[in-house]
Amino acid sequence: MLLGEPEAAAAKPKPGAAARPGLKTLAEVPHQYHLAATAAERAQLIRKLQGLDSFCLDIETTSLDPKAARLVGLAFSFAAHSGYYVPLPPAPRAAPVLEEFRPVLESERIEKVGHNLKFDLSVLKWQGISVGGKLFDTLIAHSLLEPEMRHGMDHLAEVYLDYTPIPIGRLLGDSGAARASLADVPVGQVAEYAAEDADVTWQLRAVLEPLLKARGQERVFYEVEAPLIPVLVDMEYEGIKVDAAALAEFAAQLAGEMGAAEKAIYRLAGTPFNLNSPRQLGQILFDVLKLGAAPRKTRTGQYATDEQTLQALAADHEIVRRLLEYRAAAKLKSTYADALPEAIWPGTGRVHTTYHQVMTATGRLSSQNPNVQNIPIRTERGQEIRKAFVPRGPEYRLLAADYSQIELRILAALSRETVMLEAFRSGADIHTATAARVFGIPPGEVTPEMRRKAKMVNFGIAYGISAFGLSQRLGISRAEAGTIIAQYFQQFPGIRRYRDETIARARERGYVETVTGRRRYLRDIRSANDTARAAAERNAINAPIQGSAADMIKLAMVAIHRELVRRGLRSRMLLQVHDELVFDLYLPEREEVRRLVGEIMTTALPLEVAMAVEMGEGENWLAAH
DNA sequence: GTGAAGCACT
DNA sequence: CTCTGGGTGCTTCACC
Repeated sequence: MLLGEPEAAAAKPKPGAAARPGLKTLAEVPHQYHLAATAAERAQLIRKLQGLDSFCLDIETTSLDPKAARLVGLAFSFAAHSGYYVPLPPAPRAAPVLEEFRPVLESERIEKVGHNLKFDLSVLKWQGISVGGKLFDTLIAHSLLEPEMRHGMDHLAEVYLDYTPIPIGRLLGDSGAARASLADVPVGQVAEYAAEDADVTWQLRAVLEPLLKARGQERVFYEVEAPLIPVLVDMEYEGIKVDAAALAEFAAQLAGEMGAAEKAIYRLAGTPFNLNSPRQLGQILFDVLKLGAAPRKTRTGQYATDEQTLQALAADHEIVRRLLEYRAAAKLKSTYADALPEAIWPGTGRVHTTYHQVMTATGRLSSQNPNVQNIPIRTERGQEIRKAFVPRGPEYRLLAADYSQIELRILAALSRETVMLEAFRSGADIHTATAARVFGIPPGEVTPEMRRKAKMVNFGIAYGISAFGLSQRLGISRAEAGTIIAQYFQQFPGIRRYRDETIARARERGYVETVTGRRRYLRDIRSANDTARAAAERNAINAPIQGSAADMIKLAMVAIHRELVRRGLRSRMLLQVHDELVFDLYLPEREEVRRLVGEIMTTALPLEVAMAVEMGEGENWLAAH
């Protein structure tokens, strides 16, 4: 069935239609959108799809959460200004219709094009369909091409196609609460909207593909980001088991401690107040109790009450010590002990995070709902949270595989700094070796204090350190910090050269890039504002290092996932925390999985420096370290 | 709903 | 003399 012919160009714009001049809409552009609602129409469409090397896929659902989403329909396009929409009946009658499309969706031969394919693939995965074939994602392509711009499909259509798609608001209404579900919109309207989205995405691909080539970003797109999509789909789908009972018990303990601290604080303050309000707290500490000599203020004029400020006062004032106790307990309780059990999906009893693949400036992943990349590890109490992440069953353990010194090794490789490369080659402790150089003594005479300083310098260098920053973190004078940094650059001349050359190149081109071609644009690199320019220069140094580390672990994830699937293993990759991968390890596969994870992580992105990986396993995430 | 402050991780 | 390490997400307060 052919959908509505183009309306007269003079037609009155409907509410929600774009009023932007010079941009075309569906009404003015000839198009052939088809509704495939009957079994015969679907069969004909599927025969067409079977004969293709590539098609665009766009699904319509009732929810933006793949776990909760019900499928409303499937849209396809494989030629500009042409598209198909397949409405799906409500469950359970949707299943047999979806089943008709399984062969084309799961086909490894047919490439799938889409905008934010991770969502479409996730929804289909929860419906039992594992989409196969190469992927071209226009959201990811554009994020790599123009990281600073917006990446919404409607926006891209306007910029690259001079076209305004039907806004979803026209179908669902604009206000948040009363917003309708796509399931309740007449099928004809959904069909036009969905077929248009698939059509637009198909057209966008044709525009973006040559741009990737022109900017030298084919490697990062085709080898890193596109193959990573189905890997993240599977990791999110797997989730991880969290011991809710243990967290509830810990939460109760924390509540007790918070109550005791609260009582003590009110007594010492002479009055109750809202402990969670930095403003009220600042007034009590600095106006009422007059602690400290010259209270620091934040840039909005409030008293600073951050941990560093409070630590400086803690030795002299019990109320401050109790406040720090309260803060630590409150953070653990609200952010982790209370929140994680609520994040457990009832259908699986597991926690399913969402990874964002290209949201960060450097190429790292981010994780949300819940964030599994900031689970505590540093403090003893925080470790209780990590203990609650457990293997899926009795025949399993958690396996954690960490890159050792990934950023420092990458810095050594990018800078070709011979002394540092040799230190890594020899297997020496890198911070001790650094301390020996910086302080001009044999490695055997390096004290723990000297090593601590060298370690902080090593971390700081990758971030574009300043003497002030180092002095703050080490609790030493600015002069001493300056001397250490000067010594460092003298002993590692390659790193100074790398820093200078990277900043110079960034100034010429306006961007820096990673080994695979991931770019970070630095608009302030030529700024006359010293502070802004200094920040851009730090980013110029850091972005290739942090970004290449992200490239490396993403490549490793793709290869590990491929190998787990190819070998039919039951172990599963679950989490990524920037330089660490966490697995449900099926114990009969123990040796095989440890070997392949270690081998792939160390070789995924060959550089002039060897990579080292540390592995541990245990009955929980803490024990796996 | 939005921005700030604070803090968890790497 | 001034500013002052990269990258995230979540919770809470305070205000719109």
